[in-house]
Amino acid sequence: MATPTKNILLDEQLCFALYTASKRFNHFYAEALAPFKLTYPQYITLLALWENSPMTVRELGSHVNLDSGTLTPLLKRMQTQGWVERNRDENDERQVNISLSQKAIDAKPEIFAHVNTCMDLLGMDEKTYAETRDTVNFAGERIKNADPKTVPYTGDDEL
Amino acid sequence: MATPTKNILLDEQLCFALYTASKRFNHFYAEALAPFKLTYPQYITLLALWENSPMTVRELGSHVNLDSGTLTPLLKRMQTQGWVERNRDENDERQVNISLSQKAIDAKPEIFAHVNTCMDLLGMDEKTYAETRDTVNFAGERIKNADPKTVPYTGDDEL
DNA sequence: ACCAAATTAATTGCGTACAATGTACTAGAA
DNA sequence: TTCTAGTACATTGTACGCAATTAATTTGGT
Repeated sequence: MATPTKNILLDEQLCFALYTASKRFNHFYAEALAPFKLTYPQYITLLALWENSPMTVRELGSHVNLDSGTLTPLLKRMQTQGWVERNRDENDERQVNISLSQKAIDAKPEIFAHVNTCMDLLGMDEKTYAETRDTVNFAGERIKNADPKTVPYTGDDEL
Repeated sequence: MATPTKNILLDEQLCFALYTASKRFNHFYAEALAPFKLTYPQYITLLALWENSPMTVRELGSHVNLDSGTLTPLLKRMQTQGWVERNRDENDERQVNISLSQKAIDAKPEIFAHVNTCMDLLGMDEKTYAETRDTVNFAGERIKNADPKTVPYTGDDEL
């Protein structure tokens, strides 16, 4: 008996909500960071480095969830613009150490102040902000541990 | 007197939570849709068309929140793979009407069934899923209405 | 009807994302 | 030591995402 499959409506999908919200935040940060000529992925790279510098490309990638294929060209652009320095590790030449430039160290307070001012535009109180973030992180954890490859597709699912 | 600026930690940022969760969902769907050779943006394009076909590129873009620069090449790829048809509007030749192919119409039940099965892996009950989605949409609305360009950057914010 | 302004797609260029592959290097086993 | 995995990063190829520009077309004022 062919059970009718549950309908899927675009505007009801959690994935679409995340996809859309993420793009809007990206656009928001693009404007907030424009005075510094930083993109959003570059900004989170700096956030990671401001917390811990230097780091290898691998360590950095584990913090910002990006692989070398993305980070290498991104870091080269940031190097060109004077935000970071890239140096081969002397003991293990497979590794490249990424460190903050003086410019990045100096700019931190200005960037934090401007971003914080922009964030005030959201009009979200601390509690709502934190709850939203935790809710999103919870969903992110769930999805991380789900692997659709374990779901067999026979070519005639329920048909 | 220089008030110390509030610190910004990567793992406490809502934007980073959304950014990460969105990428994980993207990866999840990439695997779930692999049997159909569909990417996530292509899938949401189909979702929009299954609800309403045909649509012009502009109408479609307003549903999936993508502009022609993204949609035009995406739709051309989907046309090549036989998912959609593209036809100049006869009355207004500026517009291109996008319609579902028979293949897309036929595949809908299979795709819905497989995606729904994959979604079960998340182990989120209906209520949690809906609440998470609404929370994300609320944040997305907030960010949509915030414009950092209205925040002057003098180059010496609080310095 | 005529022409300037507005509209709509397509095109272009840059910057991510990420899988797959390649290369250089390290370290442990025989 | 030499062979073999394994590791770390770079490179390649495909696909977005979006701003800016261009081209074609329509529309609105005269």
